[in-house]
Amino acid sequence: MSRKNDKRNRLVEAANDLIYQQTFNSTTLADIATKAEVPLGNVYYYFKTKDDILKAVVLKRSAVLQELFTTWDQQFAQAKDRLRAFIRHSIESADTTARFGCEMGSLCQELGKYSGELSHLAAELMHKTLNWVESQFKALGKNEETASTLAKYLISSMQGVSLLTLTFKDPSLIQRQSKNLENWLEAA
Amino acid sequence: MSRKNDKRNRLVEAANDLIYQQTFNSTTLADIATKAEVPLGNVYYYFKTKDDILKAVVLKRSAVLQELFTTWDQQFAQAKDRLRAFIRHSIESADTTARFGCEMGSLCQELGKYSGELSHLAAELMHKTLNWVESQFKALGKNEETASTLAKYLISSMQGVSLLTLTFKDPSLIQRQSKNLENWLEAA
DNA sequence: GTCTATACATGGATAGAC
DNA sequence: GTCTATCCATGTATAGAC
Repeated sequence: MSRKNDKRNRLVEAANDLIYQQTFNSTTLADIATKAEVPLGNVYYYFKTKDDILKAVVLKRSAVLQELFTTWDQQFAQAKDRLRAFIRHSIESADTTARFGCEMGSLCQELGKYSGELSHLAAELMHKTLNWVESQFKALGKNEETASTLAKYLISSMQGVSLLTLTFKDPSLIQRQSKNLENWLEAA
Repeated sequence: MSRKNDKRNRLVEAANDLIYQQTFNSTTLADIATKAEVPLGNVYYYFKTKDDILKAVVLKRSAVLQELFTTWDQQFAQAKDRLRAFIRHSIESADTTARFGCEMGSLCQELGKYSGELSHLAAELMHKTLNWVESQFKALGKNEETASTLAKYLISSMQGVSLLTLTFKDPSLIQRQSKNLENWLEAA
């Protein structure tokens, strides 16, 4: 990988973290450049605008998500085990969720208020996630409509608890809920 | 009410709407002043800082919430009917939720990432809501712990669906979920 | 490809006339 | 109490030397 891509990657990585920890709107190009150890003016060689950085960040997140899903698909033969891995994954990030919220959820919340192109960006991440969960429920023998309903239920449950976790700075909320969702999954 | 309070109220009202529709961070004092039809410089006679406006907005929202709860407490003798009113209330705002998210939820999401005093501001609104719902479950004969669990479940469900509603710009998500929650409430 | 210097707009906040 | 003018910091983006 060329040095050029290395710098670009550092910028995307830094932007990803800062956007998560602060919100996109309040993250400045100076913040990103500093964290990536790239001079401010040089940022514009890699990205025409701040929005372009956001797009790159979302693309990156989408790829990370895809990788995660693919891993679980390969690692577990049973759809229930995959969904369990998905639920347990949220436990691992309980502490950071208590500090900054859900990475995907908070971006959807922020960009959802925008009008225009950026508005749909984060929605694609949510859509991807929803689709994967839905396909797992279909693999469990649920019909199209039921699978869709269950997927929305699971995702919205996790998103709701993530918000409470952030609001009250209490990671145990996610931990307890995950247990409940695992039981719910067993019965579903 | 004096003319002074009238102007102040207009500012708080305008700030409330704009903070909801845009986020606190991206709402400027000029925005607020314009919407309230108050000259920019005059804003500082009523509020020392932008943060102070936010505090006033949260206080106002807290009062509105209190009024809502008091109304339901008086209007319905049965706790189940009160909770039903609470659930149905979210249906009424489904369309605006699809555009801007949940008023309380989006503020909690944004301020939750802050450090310092502002971080706890929105949490108080959530806390107030949680407490009221919890007390209704207690009135239904649930013990302290069960009531707390059920309250968190109800609130987080609604918050999660609000986020999906915003993300996919689909008010019907709230409508369907509300039906489900009413059924759940019947069985609880 | 890289980086410094800087243009230009915006936003929070203040001074001070009325 | 009210409002205009303005200060000053910050933020996005560009020009142009290296």
